[in-house]
Amino acid sequence: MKNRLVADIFEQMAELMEIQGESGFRVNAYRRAARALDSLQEDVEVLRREGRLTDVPGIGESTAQKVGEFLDTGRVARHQELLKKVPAGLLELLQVPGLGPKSAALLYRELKVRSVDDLRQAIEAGRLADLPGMGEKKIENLRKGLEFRERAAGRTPLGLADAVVTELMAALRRAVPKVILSPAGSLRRMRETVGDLDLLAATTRPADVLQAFVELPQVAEVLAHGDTKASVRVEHGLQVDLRAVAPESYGAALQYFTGSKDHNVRLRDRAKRMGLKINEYGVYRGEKRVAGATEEECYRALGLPWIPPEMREDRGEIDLAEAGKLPRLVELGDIRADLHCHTRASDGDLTLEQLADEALKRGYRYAAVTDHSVSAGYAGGLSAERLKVHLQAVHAFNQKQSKIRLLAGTESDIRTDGGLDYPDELLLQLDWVVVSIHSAFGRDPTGRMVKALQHPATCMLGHPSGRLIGQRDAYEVDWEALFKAAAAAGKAIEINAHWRRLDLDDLRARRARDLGVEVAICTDMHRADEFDNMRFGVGVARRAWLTAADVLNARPWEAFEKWRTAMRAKPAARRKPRRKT
DNA sequence: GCCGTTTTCGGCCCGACTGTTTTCAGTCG
Repeated sequence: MKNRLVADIFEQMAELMEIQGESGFRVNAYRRAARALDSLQEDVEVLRREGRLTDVPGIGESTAQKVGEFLDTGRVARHQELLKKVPAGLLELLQVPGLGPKSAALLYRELKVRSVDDLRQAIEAGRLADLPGMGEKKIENLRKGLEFRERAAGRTPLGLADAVVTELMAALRRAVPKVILSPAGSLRRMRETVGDLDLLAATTRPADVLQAFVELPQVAEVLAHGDTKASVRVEHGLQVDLRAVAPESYGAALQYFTGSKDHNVRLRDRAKRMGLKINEYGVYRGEKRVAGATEEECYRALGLPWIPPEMREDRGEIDLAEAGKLPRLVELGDIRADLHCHTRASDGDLTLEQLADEALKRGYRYAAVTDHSVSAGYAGGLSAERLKVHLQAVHAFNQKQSKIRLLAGTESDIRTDGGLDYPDELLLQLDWVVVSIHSAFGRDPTGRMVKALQHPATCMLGHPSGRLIGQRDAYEVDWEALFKAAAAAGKAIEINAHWRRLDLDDLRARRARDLGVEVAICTDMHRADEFDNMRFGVGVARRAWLTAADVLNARPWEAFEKWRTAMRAKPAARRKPRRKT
């Protein structure tokens, strides 16, 4: 699929046009087109072939024509023209906090600054001071922005941001006991990475709360401190914004700062059509506030039920809400098992007993023991002989207690030929077989995963994209082919709940579900505390609009066991033939 | 450049904060 490629070009065109000083509305139109393409479920080439490009909201005649141009020639003439006028290095200047398109254009025009390096030199040589509107503090801010950019390149993974926000909220509550606090922004929407952290406080004494906030020991630097808002940088370089609002505006503010921006733009538009105005202080009819204290009443004022934060991405949730068809999204409390767990037998920390205890603490009724296989030598993968012993130990454990059911399993490497790591008769003796790629990512991952899914012993595909957020990109996978193969074979695919993986991601999890694939949310835990990553996986599932019924390990043991037995018994010959793609 | 309960032209979300300004531009979310 070339959706992402075209989206990237449109996004870049928007930035280039912004530097050129083109109409903000046109710039926004390109941004919107880029987002539309990026979150499109269908292949842009198919849409184009069928003449349906302009059916996509945000794609009009002009952008559709440019999509076609890219698909035919691999480039977009207008994009090339823009690149000729604006050096590409200016685009990275926009990544420097505090530096926007106007300043980038000014720096280029007046000082011939074409890159981040040029900017650094210009600052050091004191050349910025000659520019209009460039005072001492602005220059100092740019210097700090450059430093930050070097230290923290980009966004923070959800799991790290979550830990920071939990600590900050606890500290602020100790300092100001009565304050009501909530995370907002992309963290509350459970996006896989977070740019800045947004915190919201409901209080009748905003000045006190903001003062206490900027004085927290975790704060490394205060970036801004006003009457209603303060921004700080904490140790790890992460920026945290705190907004303080009156209790009667708390719901409106929570809604407003949770976003997403696109969701809010749409709500605002809706409010306007209803003769209302919505901002961070409430929903207004004329001067009169008609809602604001809770999110529920704000949505209700707009004729909508409350929409879960994870759905607020302008992917059709408002229409769904209006029609009264919002799904009841899966919740952490619905999860009854973890189907991907490591023990001390390979590279985990826990014994079987400890694993069972930790699972019970989280309310689980069953769990799969899936230690690494032979090929994973680096992770203490089990030989066939050791696996047999391990299998006996799990069965023995089940015999002696009845509080939780452990499934004897493995996480088998998918070898380069698509084969699994143990003899078939041993694999078939296991209750639960997870298959995953751990090496040779470049060697036909799709073909290998499809073949592994078709193995009669296989139950679930683990971390199917192989990405490590912020560290390693996903391997090249033909997702449609993979999902269709999994659906045809009746096998499950994992949403790996570790915050470094979160893989399947939200859009792919939704697509998998739509194609009839069983989806399971598993932590791949190696230590006791990693069980708690489950909430991040549930966040992805909620972003994918999954209900409890869509999640394999949200089923009670009996229902799960029924599914598992049927799946294992399904003879290869009676499976639906896989469509060639 | 897109789009339509404002419908083929004329809007397009809106407020806070900072810094360099004396009334506002730029940036951010």
